[in-house]
Amino acid sequence: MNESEHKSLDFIRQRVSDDVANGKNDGRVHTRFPPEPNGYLHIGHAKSICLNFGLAEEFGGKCNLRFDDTNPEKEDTEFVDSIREDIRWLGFEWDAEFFASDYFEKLYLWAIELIKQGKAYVCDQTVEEVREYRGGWDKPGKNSPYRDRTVEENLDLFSRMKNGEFADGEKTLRAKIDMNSDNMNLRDPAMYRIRHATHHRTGDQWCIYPNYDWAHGQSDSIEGITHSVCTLEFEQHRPLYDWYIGQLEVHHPQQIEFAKLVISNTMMSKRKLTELVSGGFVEGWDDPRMPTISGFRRRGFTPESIRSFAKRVGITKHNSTTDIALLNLCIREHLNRVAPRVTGVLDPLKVVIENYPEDEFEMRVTGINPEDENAGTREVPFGRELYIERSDFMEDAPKKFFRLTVGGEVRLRNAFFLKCNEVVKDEKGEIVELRCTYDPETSGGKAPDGRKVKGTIHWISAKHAIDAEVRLYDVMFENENPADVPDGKDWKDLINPNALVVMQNAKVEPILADANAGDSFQFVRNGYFCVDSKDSQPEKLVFNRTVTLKDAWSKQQKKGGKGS
RNA sequence: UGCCCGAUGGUGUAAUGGCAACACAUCUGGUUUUGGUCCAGACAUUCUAGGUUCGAGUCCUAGUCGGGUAACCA
Repeated sequence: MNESEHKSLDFIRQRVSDDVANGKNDGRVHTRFPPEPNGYLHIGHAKSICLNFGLAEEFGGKCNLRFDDTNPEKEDTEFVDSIREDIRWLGFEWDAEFFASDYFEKLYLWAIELIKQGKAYVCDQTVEEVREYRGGWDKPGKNSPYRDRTVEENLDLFSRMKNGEFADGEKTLRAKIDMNSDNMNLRDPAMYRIRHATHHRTGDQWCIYPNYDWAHGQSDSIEGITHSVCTLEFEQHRPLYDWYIGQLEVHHPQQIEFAKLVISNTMMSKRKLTELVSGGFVEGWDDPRMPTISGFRRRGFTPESIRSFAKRVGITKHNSTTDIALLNLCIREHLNRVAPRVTGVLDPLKVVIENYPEDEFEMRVTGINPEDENAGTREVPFGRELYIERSDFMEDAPKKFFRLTVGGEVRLRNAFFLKCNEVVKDEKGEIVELRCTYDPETSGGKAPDGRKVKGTIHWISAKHAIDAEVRLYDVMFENENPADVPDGKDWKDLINPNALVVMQNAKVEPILADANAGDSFQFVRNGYFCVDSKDSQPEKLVFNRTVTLKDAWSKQQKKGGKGS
């Protein structure tokens, strides 16, 4: 349309834009998202999803969902279902859904065509022999002794492979390319291997399965994909991708590679995530500590926040590590706009207001969200006995501590000024109660005599509060780069033991009894929390902390050490 | 040891041969009944050496550093 003005495009969008402008593929744009259903999607996949579906949206094209299910031993329908759910949750809908296994027959026929052209052969070498014959970076390869079998013999053998006459590993079908290529992928790569395994869709129909390289490009081609976007590690596969399609003389999609997402303090390797799940280090793929889409969902992240994150990290060809602070910014930014404010006291400390009448209560009116004028108000009960946050009181407070101290005064949010007179301790010396007085003249939060308080703390009526379990989550790895494992350590030793801290005795506002699974709230001054979608029950509420608020106080404390 | 790819503030990106910019992070200050939000400000950048050009972060050459790569995984 208005090609004159230059928008800031990443290199892939630039390329697609050029192709459209040049009328390549008749100006069509068709992408695909091709996960292998062998695990749950993680936030790295979200980047790819946003790219592929985003490209289709932005260029008026289409995007397919294709399950790359060519390895029956690892794949399962459970993963297929979760992948569909996660993509939809992110807010995308695919134009068509396919499985690589839909193309097994077509691929088989194409393989025969290649055999007939003398471009593929059945090889009897073992894995070890293949490795030895392939040579190395410094060594040229040697041709397999089976490389020169006749077309007839190859046809016969391949058909017998398909018919199940051979055991696993006994034979492969290989492309006849170049055993001296600088690119190892071109040293007669395997196209088919024998696996007597039950496939999640095709059952026992096949015992030969196409390898990734043989399946992927042709699947793209069949679907009319124009731009086949994948991650950097497939860069050296592109010549093979192009070679197969070139031999077959079919529609030729363009493979383009980009750098995968790496986030600090986060483990993204699918293999290791699988290990965390199977080893019981987490409760499942959707454990809120996991960087999976389902984990983030259960943790309280919104699709908007993840899409915003994907947009901000950008698309390039060089490896980089995104600070997890950016992800946190994205979710805070969204929740700040939409999350209703409520009170949740994580670690309650009882306050008795000695000059407030017993058994008497009043309703205080408070806003639901200062960022949203239309959010309305709610009422909360105030009375003689309250709970405040234990960390909002200190006996020996540093100068900069703006909260409650003995003899000091703070504001109870949306209520009155409160002064602490006395600390009650148990026999172990632990503080169990604060005896306080309030100033009835400060109902509006301001003192008629003009005196000021520095701090405002949250509180909840002891009688009305309801019990809740609150799960506090933190980064799963304290090291910025959990892939960088010190000598003598296992990567699992690096798991942050405080990635989950459970607060069993939290108190929350009665209004939360009506909250639905997954609902998000801001617990004022504490952070954003959501109702856990699995464990929360009406009689036993469970909340997950999605993310803390930015906290200048704790930051300052950490910096200044324990002193003063 | 080959081959492929890459390199811009602390971090992530932009600048399409023409004044190096945006965001995050960090730090100041202001506003605030959330130590939140919001507002104002500060800090800080083109890997090196040559070359082409009136002009280079951008193009060329070489080097340095980083990543990938030798499954019958994807």
